[in-house]
Amino acid sequence: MTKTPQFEPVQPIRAYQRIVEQVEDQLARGELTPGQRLPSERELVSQFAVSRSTVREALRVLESNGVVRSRAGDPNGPEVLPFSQVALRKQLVRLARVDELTLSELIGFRMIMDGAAIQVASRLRTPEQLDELEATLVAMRDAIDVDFDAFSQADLAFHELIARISRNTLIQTCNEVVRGVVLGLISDKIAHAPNSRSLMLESLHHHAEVVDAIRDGNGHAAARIARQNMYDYYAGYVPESDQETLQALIED
Amino acid sequence: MTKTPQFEPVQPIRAYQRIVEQVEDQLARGELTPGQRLPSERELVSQFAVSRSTVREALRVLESNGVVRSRAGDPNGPEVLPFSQVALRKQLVRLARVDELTLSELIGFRMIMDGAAIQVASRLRTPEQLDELEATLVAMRDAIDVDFDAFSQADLAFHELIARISRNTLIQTCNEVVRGVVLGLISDKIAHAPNSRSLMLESLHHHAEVVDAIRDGNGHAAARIARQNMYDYYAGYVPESDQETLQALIED
DNA sequence: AGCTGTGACTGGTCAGACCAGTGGACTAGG
DNA sequence: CCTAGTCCACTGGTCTGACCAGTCACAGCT
Repeated sequence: MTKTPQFEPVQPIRAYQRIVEQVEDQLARGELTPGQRLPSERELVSQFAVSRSTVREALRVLESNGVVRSRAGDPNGPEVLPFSQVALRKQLVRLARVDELTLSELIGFRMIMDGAAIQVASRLRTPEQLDELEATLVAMRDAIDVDFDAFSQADLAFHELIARISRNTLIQTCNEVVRGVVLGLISDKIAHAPNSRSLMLESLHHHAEVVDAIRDGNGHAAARIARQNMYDYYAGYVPESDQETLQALIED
Repeated sequence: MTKTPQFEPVQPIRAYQRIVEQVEDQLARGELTPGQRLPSERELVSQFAVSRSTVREALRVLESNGVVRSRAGDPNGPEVLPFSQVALRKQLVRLARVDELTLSELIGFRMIMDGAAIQVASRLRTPEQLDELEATLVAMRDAIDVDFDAFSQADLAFHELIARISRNTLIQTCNEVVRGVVLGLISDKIAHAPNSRSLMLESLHHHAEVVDAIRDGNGHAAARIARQNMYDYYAGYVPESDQETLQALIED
């Protein structure tokens, strides 16, 4: 079976795209690191041998991707930014808004990631980290008396700590991003729920159970409790048809 | 406790940003749907009452976010694209490249996601989908005789099917992206490994075991085998110090 | 009817201009 | 000598107007 010669449709590469590529490549190779500055637009014009509008279009793309930031008048030129989750979150929010991504998918994702992180953390945690975990519990209890925002913040601290202990920043990042998206979708409903306080108390209780299981080194149980907790916390906001799918995630 | 008045730093909103917002808002409200066309750049110039360069910068941002696509000469104007995850994937790839994720983090992530997807899939799969899974196994076996690329492709098909059965496109997307990054990092080493063929055979064997467990509805076992498989497959490429962390992921 | 050539549009790029903002250098005051 | 204030060169943001190459719809030919 001989292959007939195959040609792919040739598509024009725009000048500004090649500029974007060059910058991103330098960034990937480490020749460009966060904090560094790009030459000024006019300087780039001569370096790339294109017009200023082309340079600017490239910069706009890079900027919208969170790679650089331009500030009017800054004599040092555009700044190369450290990676941030905002661009990632932006894309997730976009998908979620158009129902390409359902709330239950997001929550399911979190149940998995958070559970796994807790499971690993329970195996790798040091005694000091266990103390830290218990400190976050205290912070959560205190935050209940303030407002939902404060509680949410304390909850975030807890999960950040878990992720750090589990030594996997990818899990941590994904968790935070998805968490932000979920909260953005339903935080108003939660905050205005009549039983907001009891929900927070229950959540705190579950977190304490998780920490207990971690202390015992029972990662299996800790993860299960965490998933159950998250399910209880959010299940009311997802359609019934999806609840079954999420329940399948709880069990081990 | 009264709150002192808090002010946030005011940052200039660029003209092109407001254009982007307007377009995205119309899209979120459904007044603009995929397949529709935007007015031509010159028409947008008069509608937004800005210069063409400003309109173009806005279009470049929208284009890099996967919202629209401009084609030179198209009299119908820029096309509004259907929502896709390519932009999300782009950000994830960037995260993986920039954030200096270690290979073990990536693999750990995949062990978790793939295991979870398999677990859910074993609960939700229909008999027809089970047949499909077994078909992918046959395809994998056939691919072994071709080359590593073909096998890799068949493996991808397997995991894609799993993700579809588990009804969570977010898991699927993350899985694919991370898989791509991992393969990009070490595919050459695998392909040139002296025992490449035996590795593929072993991988196939493990996949078959997974399908067996799924058939029995034993999601727990299926997930464990999957994680074990992935660990065996990749463990040789991660530093010994990280292997322990990954091993912690295998157990339940 | 089917094909073809044409032309009025499109987007891609360029050149040059103006303005408001920034920050470092310079200067006046301690 | 050090600090506080001024200033200006340069920045990015935006505008105008121009040219080219690509695309598509349509008129006119076969």
